[in-house]
Amino acid sequence: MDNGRSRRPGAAAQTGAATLSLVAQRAGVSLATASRVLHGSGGRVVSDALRARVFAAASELRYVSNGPAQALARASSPVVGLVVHDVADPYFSAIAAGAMRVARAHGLMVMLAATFRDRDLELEYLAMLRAQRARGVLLAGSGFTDPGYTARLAGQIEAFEQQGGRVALVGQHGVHADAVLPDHRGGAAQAARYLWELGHRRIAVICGPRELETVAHRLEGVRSGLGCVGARLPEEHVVEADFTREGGRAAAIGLLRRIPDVTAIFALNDLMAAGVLAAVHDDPRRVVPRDVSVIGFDDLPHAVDLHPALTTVRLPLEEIGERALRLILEEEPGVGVRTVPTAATLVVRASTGPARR
Amino acid sequence: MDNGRSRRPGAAAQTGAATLSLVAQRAGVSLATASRVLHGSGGRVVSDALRARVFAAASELRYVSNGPAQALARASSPVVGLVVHDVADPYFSAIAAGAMRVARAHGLMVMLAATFRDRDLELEYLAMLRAQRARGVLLAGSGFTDPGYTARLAGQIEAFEQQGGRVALVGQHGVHADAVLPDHRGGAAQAARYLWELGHRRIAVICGPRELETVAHRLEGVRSGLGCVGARLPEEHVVEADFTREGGRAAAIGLLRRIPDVTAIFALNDLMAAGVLAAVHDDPRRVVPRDVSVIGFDDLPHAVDLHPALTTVRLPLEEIGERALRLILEEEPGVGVRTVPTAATLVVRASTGPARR
DNA sequence: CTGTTAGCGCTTTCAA
DNA sequence: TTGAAAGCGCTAACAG
Repeated sequence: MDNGRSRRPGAAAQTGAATLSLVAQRAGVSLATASRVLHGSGGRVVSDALRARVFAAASELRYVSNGPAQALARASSPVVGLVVHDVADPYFSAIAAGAMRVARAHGLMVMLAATFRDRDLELEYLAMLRAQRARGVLLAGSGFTDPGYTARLAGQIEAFEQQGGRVALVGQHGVHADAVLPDHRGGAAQAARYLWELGHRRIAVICGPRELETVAHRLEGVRSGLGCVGARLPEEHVVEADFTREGGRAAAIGLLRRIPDVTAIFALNDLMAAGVLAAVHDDPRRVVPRDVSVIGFDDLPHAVDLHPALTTVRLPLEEIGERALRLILEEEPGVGVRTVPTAATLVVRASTGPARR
Repeated sequence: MDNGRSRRPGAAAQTGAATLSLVAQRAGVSLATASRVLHGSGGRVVSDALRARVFAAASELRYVSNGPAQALARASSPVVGLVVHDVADPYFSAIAAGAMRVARAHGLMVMLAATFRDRDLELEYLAMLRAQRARGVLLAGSGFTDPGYTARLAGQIEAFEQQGGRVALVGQHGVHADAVLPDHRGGAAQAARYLWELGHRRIAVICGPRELETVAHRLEGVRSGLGCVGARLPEEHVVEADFTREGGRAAAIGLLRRIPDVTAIFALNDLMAAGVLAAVHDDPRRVVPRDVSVIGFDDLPHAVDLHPALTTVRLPLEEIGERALRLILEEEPGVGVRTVPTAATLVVRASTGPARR
């Protein structure tokens, strides 16, 4: 039971962990044969007798291959990176769920990184993922609109691809790469027009940080939707806040105080919309949708449980995650940058109604 | 610009990716020196001149170290595994968020695995994580109560630890390992007693799969809480369903039809409670909490936005994730199995009220 | 079908 | 301080 290993250069402490050569030795075959049996790609080229002996030895020793060693030898590892802003945000966990399903189907592990909207951290994680030789990386967090960041991001992406890794984005990020593109503009435009058609003439928008691409696009959508009907969105009807429930709540309170006669509030995501709803609830003089209509964006799972049930713009988040990861895994030869436009659809529930005259 | 590499055995395709020796060469130093500069642990032992040259070369080449190679040489890799049932479930994404924060603080990457309550898949992921030489693994999903599974799990855990990895659990899982133990029993007992004190005498429980440890413990809690006041929970007042919103909704509809005079429903998680609330909403003859009180468990972020705001039992989920990961990373010498009991606290909101006579 | 062997890129001992 | 060199565990030519 002596594995006869002594401390030699480069040989770091290794308590347990059977190695392939141990398995081979135990099975009475060569290292190569053991490797072929255990990791051989498809076509069986080893006799059943040896094959069986190797399997037996491996399971006796509870052998699992050494991933890093394999990755080194094969110059490729079975992992993909997934970069989000925040896992606890249901928007991202839905995308993550979709991506993980696909990863699972391909036998890949997922390395998850949460950036909390910190650009430097995002770049740093990208480098770490590159170091780990991830096969690909999915940037699911919204991009930022500032050019400095965009340039640095493009650099990291280029480095990643140069190394043979693939990159897919959700959203444009201002860079040239495969991407799933949710139709933020179209969805927001549709919602804005819908409010207009309900008779709303004083519409306010509560948005997240404008430096986020998602926010910028949704805002543009509102403007263009309103533009279609000859209306416009006055700048003072736009309130910027944290892209969270609390952000939405605080912004709504301020807004309602500042412009008491708004008849509709468009929160640029459902989290904020939940906050808006809470704020209006706490306002004894207003009821949704009688006095003010509220509309959100994303259609998170719990939008339907808000009170009143939230009218919102639905994005097929899990599908977006799936599609994006597929962009990484299912390479199409010769095709340039691929793009998957994804529709956003208005879901009318109970938080919107005709404008009060 | 010729790196003079030819195709040799074991040398898989490697498009780009500068190597350390390239950096060393470019900086005019030895491989060892470059390694010391770039990855040297603390104490600077390289002259400033060389140091600077190495850094320059590395950044020109956009060098990042090869993680797998490093892991192989060091016999340790900077990753921890996180195993959950489902990332899209806010319960798990909250735990994940906490764990990831700690991982970040320690400079570690997180490999995320979602099992969807599939025991075999869980074991399989554990093996994959072992193969990846993860430094530790956090099993955040509830354990299962069946002995067969428990034995196999114990085997995997043992193998993992034998290899020098650390394992931490959320919940007991029937195995002997470091764990954060949320007080499911205590929380459920408290909630049950609270309902009793409100005058409820016909209390029903809608629970998830009983094979889940979490469910079993919460159910025991209800029983013991009721036991304290000399009452008991009739078996026909317990309905088992999917641990989801839809499960809760369907179960509530059936329950209300079968036992129309229940005055309180305890859903064993908030997801189910949301479903229960929806079911009661759709029932024209009942209003919460006037006719039936509803209580949940977990205190997910959106519990407060349900209608009426959900009374529930709060578990500090992010903290649980943090603590569990810390159990992995902050080894205490000589201590045996460590355990972090975590309190659950009742949060009274608007979905519960005095029982209707 | 099976075995031998030369690496994959990095760490670390040992000697200079 | 610095460098040379021996591995870490595995893959994949290549030769039998």
